[in-house]
Amino acid sequence: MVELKGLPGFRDFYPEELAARSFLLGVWKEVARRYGFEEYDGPPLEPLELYTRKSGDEIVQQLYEFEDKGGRRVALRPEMTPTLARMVGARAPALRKPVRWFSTPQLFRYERKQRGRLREHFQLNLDILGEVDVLADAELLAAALDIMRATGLDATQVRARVSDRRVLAAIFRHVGVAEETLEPVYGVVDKLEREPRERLEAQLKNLGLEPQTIAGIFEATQLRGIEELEARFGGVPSVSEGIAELSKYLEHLEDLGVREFVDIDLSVVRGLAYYTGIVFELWDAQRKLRAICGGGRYDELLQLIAGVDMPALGFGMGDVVLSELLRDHGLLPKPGRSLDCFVAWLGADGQRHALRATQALRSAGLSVIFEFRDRRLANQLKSADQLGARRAVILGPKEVEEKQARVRDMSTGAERVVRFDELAATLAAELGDG
RNA sequence: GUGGGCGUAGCUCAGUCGGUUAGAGCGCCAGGUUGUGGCCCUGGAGGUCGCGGGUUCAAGUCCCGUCGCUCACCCCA
Repeated sequence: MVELKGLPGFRDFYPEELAARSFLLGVWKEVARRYGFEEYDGPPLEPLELYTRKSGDEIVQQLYEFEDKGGRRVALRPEMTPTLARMVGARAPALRKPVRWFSTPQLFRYERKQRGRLREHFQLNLDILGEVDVLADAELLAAALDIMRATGLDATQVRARVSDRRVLAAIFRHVGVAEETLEPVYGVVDKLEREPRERLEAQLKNLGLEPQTIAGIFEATQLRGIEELEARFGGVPSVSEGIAELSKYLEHLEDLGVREFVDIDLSVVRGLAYYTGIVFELWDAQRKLRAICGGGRYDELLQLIAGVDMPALGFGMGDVVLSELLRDHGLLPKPGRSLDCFVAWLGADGQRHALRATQALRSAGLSVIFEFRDRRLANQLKSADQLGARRAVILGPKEVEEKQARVRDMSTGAERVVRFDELAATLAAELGDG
């Protein structure tokens, strides 16, 4: 018989792994709540066109895409933003602006799996729609960084790299890049860290750029911090405008208490074509992993998807890379289960009393497991220990005779007896949440 | 799609020059005298050595093929 495995790039979540995932999704939802975002969701399966319209047909090879029984071309969602754009677009006039929504969809992509990149993942999407002020950009990044903090990561472990497509565009135009060449240049800049400079220079040359233009591009992308940017390009009017906004942005981040995480880094452009303004990525400080999170402003996407003119910005944060980083830093919750009571029993009458005690304790809201088999008390207590029980309730011939249960505190070993008719109320008061 | 690495117990792995009944640790189950967990000791269950073929008196070990996993590239949430 052939062993039946799961599909490549799809995960089985054993309890310990699901605990880590739940922890992470819990942090996401908690911080989103603190920032006043509302949760929404959409269908996991969408018309293929929702994705091809924005990105062109070549994206199809990266999609889980097929024809359904009704002959429709459909795809498992690879990202949430188009669905969000459609949903918001459809009710745009009625929604109070700015819209602050978040979702934690499971997303799918058809591509070979590798470290930090599977065919399926969960991703927090947090978006603000209907606000042009750079305050919204700062609010968005602050939320992403507060999530880092809430998981226990600090500014020595995670960095936010911030760039601005308008500033980059202004600089690139200034050094001689033609309007229609901007996108391909972004594509080259995006590879800055992954490929040798000579290869990138060759690629830029192939785009028909002059040597001094190429030099200018490299110079710009090596700038770090607002001061360097100001010193080098502050004199260019179209650039200084963007610098002023970036300065405001950083000031807001200072006031929102997350400035220590943030670096200006013009080599960040983001892969997706729809970004229009400030963009950012979150990275582990050592840059050993992939980006933890990426996002920015996409003011024209709603026009494209929904025919609605509405500025927007948002980010996506996946569970895979972030989980790896948290594991590296020992920040995932410790494995192990917890249980309020384990009911142990001995003797012929013990079993029925154990069931009755269990039922009473469960009715009182406690989590309870009782022993299935008639076996030595030592092994029953060992089970209680393994199950993380806070109390063991022991029902043997003596206890049954006296109508009193023996209650053992599993952390201290202290024992006492409690009358059967008071057992549930007593333990519920002791162990219940409250 | 391209290239590298790796396939031995549930997990992490050892296995010498090819040699007889394939091992360890962890985990699991049980025992260590009558009803008391964590530590310790002992025992047990659990393996088609990924699969197929070849060489050989003899293959986990060498050769060929194949499948799978993995990392990287491409691309990118």
